[in-house]
Amino acid sequence: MFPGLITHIKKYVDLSEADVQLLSKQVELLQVKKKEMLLQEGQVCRSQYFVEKGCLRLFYLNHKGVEQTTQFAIENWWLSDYMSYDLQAPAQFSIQAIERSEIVCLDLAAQDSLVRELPQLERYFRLILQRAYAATQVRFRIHYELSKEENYNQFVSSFPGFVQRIPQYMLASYLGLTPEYLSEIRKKHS
Amino acid sequence: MFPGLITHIKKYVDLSEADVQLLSKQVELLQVKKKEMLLQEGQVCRSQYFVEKGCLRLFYLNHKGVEQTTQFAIENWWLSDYMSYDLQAPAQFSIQAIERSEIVCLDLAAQDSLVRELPQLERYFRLILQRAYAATQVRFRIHYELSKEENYNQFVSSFPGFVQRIPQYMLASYLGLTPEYLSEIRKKHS
DNA sequence: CGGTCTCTTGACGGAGTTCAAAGCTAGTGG
DNA sequence: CCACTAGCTTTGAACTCCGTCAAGAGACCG
Repeated sequence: MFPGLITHIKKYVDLSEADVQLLSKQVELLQVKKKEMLLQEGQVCRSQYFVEKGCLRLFYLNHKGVEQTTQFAIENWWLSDYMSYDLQAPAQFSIQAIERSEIVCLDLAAQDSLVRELPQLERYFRLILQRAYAATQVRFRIHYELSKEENYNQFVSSFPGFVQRIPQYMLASYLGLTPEYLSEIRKKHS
Repeated sequence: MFPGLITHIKKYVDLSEADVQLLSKQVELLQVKKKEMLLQEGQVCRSQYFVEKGCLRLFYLNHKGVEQTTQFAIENWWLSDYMSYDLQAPAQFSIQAIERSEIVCLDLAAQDSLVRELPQLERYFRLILQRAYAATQVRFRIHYELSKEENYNQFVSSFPGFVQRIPQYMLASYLGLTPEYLSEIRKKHS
């Protein structure tokens, strides 16, 4: 059903066959089409999403009405609007599939009973959140340190192949620059 | 010893008197002076730090040799170089007290045995990491959305009184602008 | 009170944005 | 499977926010 998630969990904690059965009852596998929305800004975010296959993005509508992408999630990453998920308050972000994707969906109530049934998952989620948080500390460092041009080059070499999977304007948005300027940078480096 | 931490934990999970005793054996209370360093860039980060009283900052030395502050931590916040802490690899950041502070220090091995003795702390750490991660998602949104000037105004009104506790140049650094430009902005708004 | 760190001021320069318009590409329906 | 169209990407010129540099004024600590 969702081999990626099982393998991922087993990297951090033990999981028996019986545990996998319990897990299967609490999560749902979604087949989503390109551009399909999993969460709309303003709604309450009821789930966390794990990418088995494909790619998601987190974005919001800025003051000019333009979509601003703030995060991508590829295979083996969890994504959610955590503030909305945590507080069950209206979301400040939308979540959308960039490609046709397979997504494991875990909602708040399910996660709650799941971590009670399988206490080692409490540990799993703690550890992956710690990793994710660590990654944002590094991301802030990069943001402060590099110029937009350097940031682009660093991104491209850090995630080879990924650039081909997403439209330029989304990458530009994520890197905090305009499509026009990104185009200029690309011209230089070719 | 550290009433702030106990109260903080009890907001998320139950904690008996006996539990508090166990906890006390695994953590250490540090009295640190203004400008005292808790972690030096390049060293392995062995602990997470909880601010009982005072204020810490996370920073690194940029390519020009200037200190770049990326995070502050005030009362009831945890702070660490999580990448270094997690992997026990050399830190990319330093941690320093901005004021005379009381800091609860929890190191990796202690945290490990602690969460085994008190499984509810596994949950506590998961929840506070989720909150912290949620906060960074919001912080990124602000970073993308606001101009430097707007960002400054937003920060001042979000944390009234805090601005007085730190030197201008640290705030400027955190907001990603120069002390000179911050000075100009402040002139406008007075 | 003296020296060092911090904050302010102003002139100048450049990285990156904005706007407008012309190519290009990919998804859609016939 | 092709043609059409909407949306994406590129180009270039003008502009602006903000950084850099240098110098002076203030503030804090020993």
